[in-house]
Amino acid sequence: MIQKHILSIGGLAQAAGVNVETVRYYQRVGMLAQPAKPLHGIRKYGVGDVKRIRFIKRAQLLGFTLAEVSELLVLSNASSCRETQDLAESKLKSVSERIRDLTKMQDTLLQLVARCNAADDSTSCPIIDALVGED
Amino acid sequence: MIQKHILSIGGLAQAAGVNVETVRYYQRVGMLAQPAKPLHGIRKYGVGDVKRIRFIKRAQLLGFTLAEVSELLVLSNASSCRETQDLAESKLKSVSERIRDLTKMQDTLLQLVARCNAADDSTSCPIIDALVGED
DNA sequence: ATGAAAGCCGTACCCAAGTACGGAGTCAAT
DNA sequence: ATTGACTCCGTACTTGGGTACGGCTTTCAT
Repeated sequence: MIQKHILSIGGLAQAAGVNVETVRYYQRVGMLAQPAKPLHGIRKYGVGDVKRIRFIKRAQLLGFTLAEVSELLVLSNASSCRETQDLAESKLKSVSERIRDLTKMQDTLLQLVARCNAADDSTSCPIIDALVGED
Repeated sequence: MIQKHILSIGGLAQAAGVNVETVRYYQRVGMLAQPAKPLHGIRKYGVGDVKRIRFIKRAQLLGFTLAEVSELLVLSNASSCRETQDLAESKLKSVSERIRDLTKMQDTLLQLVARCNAADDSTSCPIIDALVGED
């Protein structure tokens, strides 16, 4: 199905492990070039496109939004390590913050569940009580 | 501004610490009752409404979506501790999973940033290299 | 009594990251 | 030559949790 260097959009999508619609979406938002089309023909894609999509997907796995990935793509051309590092560090910060928030939730949930297990009086639920508040 | 038990929608919003539009939104999605209106007059809200909104906001802070909060609100009437606990435990699970995912990202980002700091050769950026792949 | 501030109501818009739809054209195999 | 699969293209829809707009009425303070 995958001819060496000349892929259809479907072949590209398959090679990159994404949906065809996703490819088209990346084109719409300007993250992926749309190759010229031979006037009522079918557009052809190359290995560079596959790599680009893989780059995007890897960056997403690190928590970068598509807007940020777009920046990274620009930086990857300039190979500007300084700015790339800045981006990574600010992402690191927001990821860490998110982890802190979630850990607070986790702690609270753990406590509440534990309180449920401890409570024998079925007159009220400690979780509901906590949500109702009126401390 | 806040008369004892009869609040306008603005008073309610203020008392509960949310936007007026949020109150209207909760009504739209059926989480908050819309009090009867005296035919071309102004709807009146009570303390129960304030409590309900506070309940919603507390539950959100624990990571529950509004759909889940709706369930919790039903359960709070039934005071069904068993089901409430189930909900909390499944939320706990998803929160923990999210933390695990984010921690992986954090680790990777930390490594990459460290590699940037270690590298002196400005010919390439370790972060970009990692995203490009072709290991 | 008059003008600003709220309330009412329906509708539309925002973000992110796609997914879905539908009509038309094109390509390859049988 | 017809079927079936794929492409092209524009547009609209999805989820979640609201926010914003705009025209109209009602209420409150002066």
